[in-house]
Amino acid sequence: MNRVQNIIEHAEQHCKEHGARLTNKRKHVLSGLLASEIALSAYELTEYCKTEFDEAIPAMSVYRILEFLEEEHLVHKLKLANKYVACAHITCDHDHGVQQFLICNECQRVKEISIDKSTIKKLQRNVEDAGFHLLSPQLEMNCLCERCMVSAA
Amino acid sequence: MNRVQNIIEHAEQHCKEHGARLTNKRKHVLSGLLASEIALSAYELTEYCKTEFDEAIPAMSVYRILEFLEEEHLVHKLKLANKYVACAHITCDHDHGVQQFLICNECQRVKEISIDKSTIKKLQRNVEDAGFHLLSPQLEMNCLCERCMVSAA
DNA sequence: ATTGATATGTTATATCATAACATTTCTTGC
DNA sequence: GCAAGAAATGTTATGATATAACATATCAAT
Repeated sequence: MNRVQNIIEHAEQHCKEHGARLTNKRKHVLSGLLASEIALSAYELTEYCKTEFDEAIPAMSVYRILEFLEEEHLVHKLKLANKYVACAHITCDHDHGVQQFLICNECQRVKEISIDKSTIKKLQRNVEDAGFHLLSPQLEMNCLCERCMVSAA
Repeated sequence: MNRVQNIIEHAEQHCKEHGARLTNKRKHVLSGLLASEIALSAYELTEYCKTEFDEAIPAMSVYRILEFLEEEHLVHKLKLANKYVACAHITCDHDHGVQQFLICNECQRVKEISIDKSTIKKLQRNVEDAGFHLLSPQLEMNCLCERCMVSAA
């Protein structure tokens, strides 16, 4: 079984555990994100399903499916890019805390990392000192990935 | 002279110093942002100019004006909100380093803060360790402002 | 006053996203 | 198996943000 299928199985199991249904269309959208190295838009995902599975899922449905997948913590929405990525930890059974997203401005490649707790704490304190409350330390950062750094040089 | 006019004067001086022109329309757009407590979209700014100055600046022009104001470091674009804010440091003559933006998810109020250098350094190291390069530590963070925290409680 | 540069206007269109309502598919109790 | 309700998906329309391409107007310097 290949990597994507394996993750899909995990995801399906995860959904079943609380009575959610990972339908075929939802699987297809998720597998589009899993197969992609870069973040994708809802419209790009309809394209993917069309070419890969010959299945015409309208954009409206893709948005709903993405919403479902987000609620299941299988997908993250990147507000900075208005695009979506699969969660990098679907097959981890342990809780994996809050993630940060490094988004390559050139190629949309995304890396999901964990910034150490103390740094996050300090950040949070800075924010509180300013009288604001950080809703979620799930930061998104404008970056360049390794490949694009090399090709830019 | 009121606060907004005072800042506009500073901005004009700043532009003049390197031969850039702060035209009336540019002033109007900038003053819209200066007068606002919250981040505004380009379309909201055309509205503002229409009602406040009875001047119909088409959205296309507002985008160009915002681009100009960004290049002059008079305005920041918030990618997280797809909106714009005036720089909080137009009247400071000293260099004020890299800023972070706290965006209230409820009311779009924005606070521009400076996170201490050591925290930024640590963040940057985390990113580099992941093989990415932080393009700019100008973070944007989803927050709740004081007022909205109170009214939510 | 002319000319070239800069700024702004106009029109069309791309892209991301949601609202409202209709239809299909699934599930569950009978 | 089937009826009824719930869940998922389809359809249509539209809103919001943004950019491209080209036309016109305004400014600045000679």
